[in-house]
Amino acid sequence: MVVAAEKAQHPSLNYLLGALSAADREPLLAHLELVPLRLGDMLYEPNTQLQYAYFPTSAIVSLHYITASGASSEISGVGNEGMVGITLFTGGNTTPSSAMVHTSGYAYRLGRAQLKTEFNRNEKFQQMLLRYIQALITQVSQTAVCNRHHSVEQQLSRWLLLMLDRITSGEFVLTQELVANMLGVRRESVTAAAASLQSIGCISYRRGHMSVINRKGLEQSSCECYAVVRKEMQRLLGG
Amino acid sequence: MVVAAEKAQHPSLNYLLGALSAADREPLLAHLELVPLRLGDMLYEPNTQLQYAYFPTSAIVSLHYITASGASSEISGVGNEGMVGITLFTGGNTTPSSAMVHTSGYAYRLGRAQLKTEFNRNEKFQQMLLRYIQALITQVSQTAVCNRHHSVEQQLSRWLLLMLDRITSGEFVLTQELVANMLGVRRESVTAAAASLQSIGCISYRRGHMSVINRKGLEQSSCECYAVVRKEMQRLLGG
DNA sequence: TTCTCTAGGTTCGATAGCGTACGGACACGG
DNA sequence: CCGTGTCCGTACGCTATCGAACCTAGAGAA
Repeated sequence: MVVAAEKAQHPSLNYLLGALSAADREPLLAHLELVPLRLGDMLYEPNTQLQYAYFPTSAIVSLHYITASGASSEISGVGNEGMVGITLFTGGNTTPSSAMVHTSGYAYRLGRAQLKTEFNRNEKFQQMLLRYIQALITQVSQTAVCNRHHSVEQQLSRWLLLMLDRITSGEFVLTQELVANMLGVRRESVTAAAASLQSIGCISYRRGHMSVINRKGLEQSSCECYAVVRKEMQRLLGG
Repeated sequence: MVVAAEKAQHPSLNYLLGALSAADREPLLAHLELVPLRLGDMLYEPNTQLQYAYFPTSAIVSLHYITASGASSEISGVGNEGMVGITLFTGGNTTPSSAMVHTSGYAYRLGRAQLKTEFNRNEKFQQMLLRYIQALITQVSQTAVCNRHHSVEQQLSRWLLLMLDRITSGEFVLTQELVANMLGVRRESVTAAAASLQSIGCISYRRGHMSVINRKGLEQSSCECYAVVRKEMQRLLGG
């Protein structure tokens, strides 16, 4: 896959950075570094010290946990609405989870020290990061609820909708196997759910690709979890 | 159930408050108010403005979400290791979840305005709250993972162990119905799991009560999730 | 063009947990 | 002491999802 052109990138494409006034953003700019993120890149691994915070513009990252028996499941996704590396300012520095890029694209990264300095110095920046944490907690909570109570088809719908809000194109480059790892279910269950969603005209897919055709329909196939997360993100981050 | 004697309470029984030096805790004391919390009390409801943060000493609170169809499941528990009401300093003020007391006891509460003021003014206090947020995220994440991959018996074990870390006695006053609501499963599933745990000598129970007999055994019956959460709590909060 | 690899389709039996229903027993109040 | 309500035990069929195995076809490389 071809990542979006570098010249088209700008920090303000990320919500958290974009929400800052020019004056508040100014001191950050010198420290922000544009980096390409590619499918499969690990931004951090369990219990290892992170050196940078990442603010995605077009890339999408999955925060997930891998169980002792090797099963995985996504805890939250992070796209241009958020950041990867909250442990840098909460003070824990590491987490039991990992962060993997599952949609190639760009992100701005900020060194540990700069992040901490700005968090303490820049009131508006701190406010955005704290609000993002709350949005993140909502996402993780809703993942927990969804895992407990909703069907694979509902979960797939929710997941696709959340993805859709983070990209511009409307087509995803991903395999069903990847989606299965994100949801923490078997690949066959994803095949079945995707086939069902395709049969009712919500999505269409081919080898390694999925596109949303009928967004409204997908919202109806989804459980309430999507709406809850979306509403909270808009409320908290002003999206 | 009789709650612990009021005179035996002290703010330092709560980890977050206890971790502060006397000097750092001093400015808070005048604003902390000891309140009894009773089974069933709602500390907040979905999308309503919270007026106080609660720092439990002996009470235990459940942060949970109730789905559109009426099913519920716990997102995280909060006992003397944490606080209820993080939205007061993250800035969102409300959440889609609710907080219900499921073990009677005491908590210290702190008004909205005082919390915010202290968060901004008291560096050590801010640090503790931020670390607690990270511990909370770990708990919620692990709930999500556990809901996806582990059996009811494993989840019950995990839940009992987390409870055990928050109380002094070793016996819980709760019904299987309550536990079922916490885990988001049927009451019958809890009956079966509890019977199984009792048959292998890990717990014993009678109408409205449960006690842990063999803690080691319970840890073996549990999934890794308990250990992950416990380890992170100790690391982050210095328990 | 052909080869090869990887993604996706299909099937089978097994099983954990659900929904519903009902019966029994403990505990507290009158 | 008895009655009543709450809590727990048990049972039955049902469904979603799992686990494993095997097949087909698209897409890129040689």
